[in-house]
Amino acid sequence: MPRAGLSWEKLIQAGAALADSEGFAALTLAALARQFDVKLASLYAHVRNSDDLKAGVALLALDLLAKWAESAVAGRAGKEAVVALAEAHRRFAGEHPGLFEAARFPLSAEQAAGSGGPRLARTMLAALRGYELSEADQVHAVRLLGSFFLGFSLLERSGSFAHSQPEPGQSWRRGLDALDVTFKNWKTT
Amino acid sequence: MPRAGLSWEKLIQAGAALADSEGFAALTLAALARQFDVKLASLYAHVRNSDDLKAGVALLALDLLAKWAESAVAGRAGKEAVVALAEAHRRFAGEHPGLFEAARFPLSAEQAAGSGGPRLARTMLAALRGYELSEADQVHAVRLLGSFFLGFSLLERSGSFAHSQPEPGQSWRRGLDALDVTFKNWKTT
DNA sequence: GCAAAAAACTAATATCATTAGGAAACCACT
DNA sequence: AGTGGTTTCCTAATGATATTAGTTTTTTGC
Repeated sequence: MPRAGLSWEKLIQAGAALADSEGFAALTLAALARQFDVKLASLYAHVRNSDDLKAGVALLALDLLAKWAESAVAGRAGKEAVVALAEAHRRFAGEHPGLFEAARFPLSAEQAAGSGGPRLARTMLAALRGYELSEADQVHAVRLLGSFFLGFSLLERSGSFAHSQPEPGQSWRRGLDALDVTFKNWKTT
Repeated sequence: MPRAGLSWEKLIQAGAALADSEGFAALTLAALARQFDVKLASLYAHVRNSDDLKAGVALLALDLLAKWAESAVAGRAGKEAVVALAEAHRRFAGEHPGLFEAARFPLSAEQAAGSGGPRLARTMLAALRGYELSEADQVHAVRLLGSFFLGFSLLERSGSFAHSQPEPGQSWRRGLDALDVTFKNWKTT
């Protein structure tokens, strides 16, 4: 019988798709083995263990998110850049729920350093260039922005906003307006 | 031989402690059975299944967080209330990492409705009473605040802030200052 | 075409979760 | 105190996932 032709990349790709369709919790070696019609143990030729697979998907998720962020910010500045960045985050959470969850899988220091995380941080810094903030304030602003993006997307997806009016999208835009004003008046506050 | 004297409450309590000390992922029926020196199957007299245990711990976590929030807000108003609420969240994440994670375990609609979640939301609304916001703006503000608390605590705990200066605590305070100003000037922005 | 490397397999072990059914402890009530 | 019923806990069996060791088979490079 011919080989299945697996590889690290194929497994991670399939794992990402599986996470998005079935949830990150459903991302198991056994499920992938079934999908490729291969015995479970065979996967160990390509992946160290289950956590290695999850870390791989996490790295892919961070890379993709960083990519989305980069193309959102490209060619924009000020509020326009911030809003585009925000939409990239929120759309990512909505269209790739599994990857969005995967992106919070704990990584080793080396893995994290080489991940899309730092790239994402740099992109967020770039988006804030139009606001004329000090070095330290830029970091504060990126953290504030990142916290809002992540927290809002999580709460929205978990249904925490589902039982109060008005619709979450309004709060989202209102929050972005507020952050824009905050960045514009940063020194004075 | 005498009985172990288990109960739903004891299991949930022990589960909460276990989650905090070993991580939410380590919260398993098998681990609790070992801890109480009881056979794994015996736990099914008190808990429907593994998810039931996790949901129970999640409910305890939300209750405790709501309690912390309530006592933080009690007797305070305006920025003082917001800051106290914020510190409650951040301390909770730091002192109860397992419960903080458990609080994001997906609950059924009925479970969520009876959880500390709605109480927490009401408490946050109360904390904003001093700012004179319209009904809808209060909701927007609560969502903005909640997103910041959750997102910041997550990113801080995950180490996302560890590789940039200044220290996260500064960004935290700076973010709260900014939110306070935002709420004060809400109508004008 | 052959030897080495890589990929896949079988087999064994461990942990966790779950259900079914039986035994023993506990409680309420006489 | 004894007895009946309820509840707790147990044993036993099954199935899913993960992991390692050792073996076979395919592929590939010379």
